[in-house]
Amino acid sequence: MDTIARTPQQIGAGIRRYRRQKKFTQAGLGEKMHARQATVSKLEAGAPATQLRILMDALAALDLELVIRPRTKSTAEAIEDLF
Amino acid sequence: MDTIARTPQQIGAGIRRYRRQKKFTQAGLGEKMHARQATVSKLEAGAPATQLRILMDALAALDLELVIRPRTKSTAEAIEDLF
DNA sequence: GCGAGATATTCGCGGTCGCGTATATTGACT
DNA sequence: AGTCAATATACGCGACCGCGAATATCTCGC
Repeated sequence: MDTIARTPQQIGAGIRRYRRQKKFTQAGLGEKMHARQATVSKLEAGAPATQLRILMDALAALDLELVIRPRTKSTAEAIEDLF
Repeated sequence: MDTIARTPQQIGAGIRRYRRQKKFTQAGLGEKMHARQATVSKLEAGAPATQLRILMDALAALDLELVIRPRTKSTAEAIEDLF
């Protein structure tokens, strides 16, 4: 299932979901992407000042990619994504 | 056309494309997202230490959204993206 | 309810962000 | 060529990154 993200929190949640799917631990993912477990934790928590490099490294380590596209759903529907 | 991004540079290029499509200037976009023109410039250039907040603000200002999904193409093909 | 693994959080450090402000440099158009 | 808008780059500043290393807290299965 693809993940739509409009906030850093949603990005973090998506990363976490895919990581667990692949049965990785934060420490394990951290090793793959040359970052610390603490850094992965902050990324998944949606820290808004996380650096782009960290995100892209995580995506690469999980074999994911990003798609940028015009917003599809209404603002109302987007609220559901929070749950 | 949706934009696939695996590097900060590709993200920046995507942002730039959508910004121009909407006939925005860097300064104009900056005002919408409460950032300076110089910051938008660095984002579009693909500075890897750009903060996630900046990216999401830009996407929101351009009415775009992010999708996280498994990589579609082969790893071999991904190498070409570097050039 | 224990214990072990996973995750969250802290300290000091060097680095770089984005900010305000200001100035190059580039690009498009006449 | 000349002009002006658009973009790129620079300086000092305060803030916060990710780092190493370590610790605290949470979450399971048993």
